[in-house]
Amino acid sequence: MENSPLHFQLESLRFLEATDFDILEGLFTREETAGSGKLLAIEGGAADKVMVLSKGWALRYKSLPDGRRQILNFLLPGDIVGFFALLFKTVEYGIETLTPVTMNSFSPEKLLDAFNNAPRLAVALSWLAGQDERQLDEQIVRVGRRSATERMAHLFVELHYRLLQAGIPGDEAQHFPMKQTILADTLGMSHVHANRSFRTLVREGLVTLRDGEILLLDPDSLAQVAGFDAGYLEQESLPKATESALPH
Amino acid sequence: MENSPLHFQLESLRFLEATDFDILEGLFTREETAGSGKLLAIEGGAADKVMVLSKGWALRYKSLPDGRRQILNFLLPGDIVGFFALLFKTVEYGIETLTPVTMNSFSPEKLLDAFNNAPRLAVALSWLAGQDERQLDEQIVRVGRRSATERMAHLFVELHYRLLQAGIPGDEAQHFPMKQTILADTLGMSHVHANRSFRTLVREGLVTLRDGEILLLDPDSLAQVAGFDAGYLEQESLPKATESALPH
DNA sequence: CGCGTGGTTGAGGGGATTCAATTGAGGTGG
DNA sequence: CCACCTCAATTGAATCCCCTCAACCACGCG
Repeated sequence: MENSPLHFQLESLRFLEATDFDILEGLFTREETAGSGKLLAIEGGAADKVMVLSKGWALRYKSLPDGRRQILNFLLPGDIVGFFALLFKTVEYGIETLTPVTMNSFSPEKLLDAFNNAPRLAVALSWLAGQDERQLDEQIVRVGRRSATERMAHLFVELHYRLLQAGIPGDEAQHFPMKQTILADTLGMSHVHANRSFRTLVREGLVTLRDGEILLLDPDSLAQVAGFDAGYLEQESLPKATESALPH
Repeated sequence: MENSPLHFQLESLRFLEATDFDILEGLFTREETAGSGKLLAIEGGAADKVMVLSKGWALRYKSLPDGRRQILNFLLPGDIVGFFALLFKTVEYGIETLTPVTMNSFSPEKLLDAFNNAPRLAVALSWLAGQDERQLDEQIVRVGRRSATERMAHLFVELHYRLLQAGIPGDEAQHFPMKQTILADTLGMSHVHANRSFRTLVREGLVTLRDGEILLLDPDSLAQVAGFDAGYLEQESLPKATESALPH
């Protein structure tokens, strides 16, 4: 647990104390696992818990009645899943595992308790939710205003960056366990065009396909191609005004 | 204040008590106004407060170095602006008013205070943030997986629906004070194509241009064209499990 | 009354889509 | 051990949606 991606991320915030981490431990129920290709949430269903992914990949998506599907974001180790879901009667999105995953969950009671009794922890969890929202913003820009190749390169760099931030070792953080259809549904294009865009990146030696996984060969050049600006992923300590407004 | 759009929305939640509303009042500093076309936040700047819009329209956007711009969402009366911004050193988006606006703001201290001392209010504000995130999700679907005309119709219906939810009278909720360039930057298309899509909707009698504003003529048919499903905007009371976990 | 902003439309080109066909890697059952 | 099936990747061809360039108009304003 001490080495979990969540811990790793929260420590980079540098303002949680040992007691906060203890409380965090206490929040979790037992660890759960799920195989790959499993549904962790279905569109229109109800949420009864909040989860934290500690291992594996999943994705969050919405689908249209005619079968079109849009992937909203990727869920990586250390990510909170369904932070707001407890506040709504139905979940509007689906969640599907891309690999086998392990996760912890906490119940509504425990979570609300923590918000009342551990303000610093509450801020830390909100901060994670805020990170999430920043990533959604960037996904909108990506899909709305970037060309197909840019989109793909940009997504690759983001995923790589996020994996590193979760404490995943560098080489593992360059392997992405996704099919090209997933890419297409993420980037808002057809799978045929996803393949063509992918191939151009391959031709330029930036990326390749190995053992059914996508492998980044040159993250720096990819960032170049993508016009990637990591600002929205930066994990800094809290601004002073907020920091000083916190109890303790 | 009692008739403000924020109040109107929170009351539809049906679980805040009179004392919560009192505390909410206490959070606000004086009311502020700004003219149209003014910047309320600049990309890369710092946030020092959270705002609630009580009148007027604004928009939140990100821009790329080469001048491309993507509008992330519209800010309407009753919306919270920058809920998470206090947790980050820099704001990654810009905010620009579309019309003259009036708003209230609260400081970090007051907001954090409220989260510690008024759990039900904290949940209500989080719920608003959750609403926001649902809208971002839908914006991703809109831009990623809908055709140009669908996109536009869908946006129109969402805005109409949200205005009604904010307590704006029906006829006023059909007037949108935006130029077609704004539409283009929201929907991820060129302004020329935004115009062509718009003209298509005009030809079908669903919408028109009046006094420099967009005027909805037939929201129901627009919803039809858009394949609009209001699920993601539904304002229901909290799920039971969460409700019962709340103090009091 | 000249200028800027916003809307509108035509023409031409290019990026992306759909339809289709082929290949290869696994997995399964006989 | 191989025929057979499925899933994923790949590529060609035709088409179409959307983009850029460009021109023109309407309107409001200093």
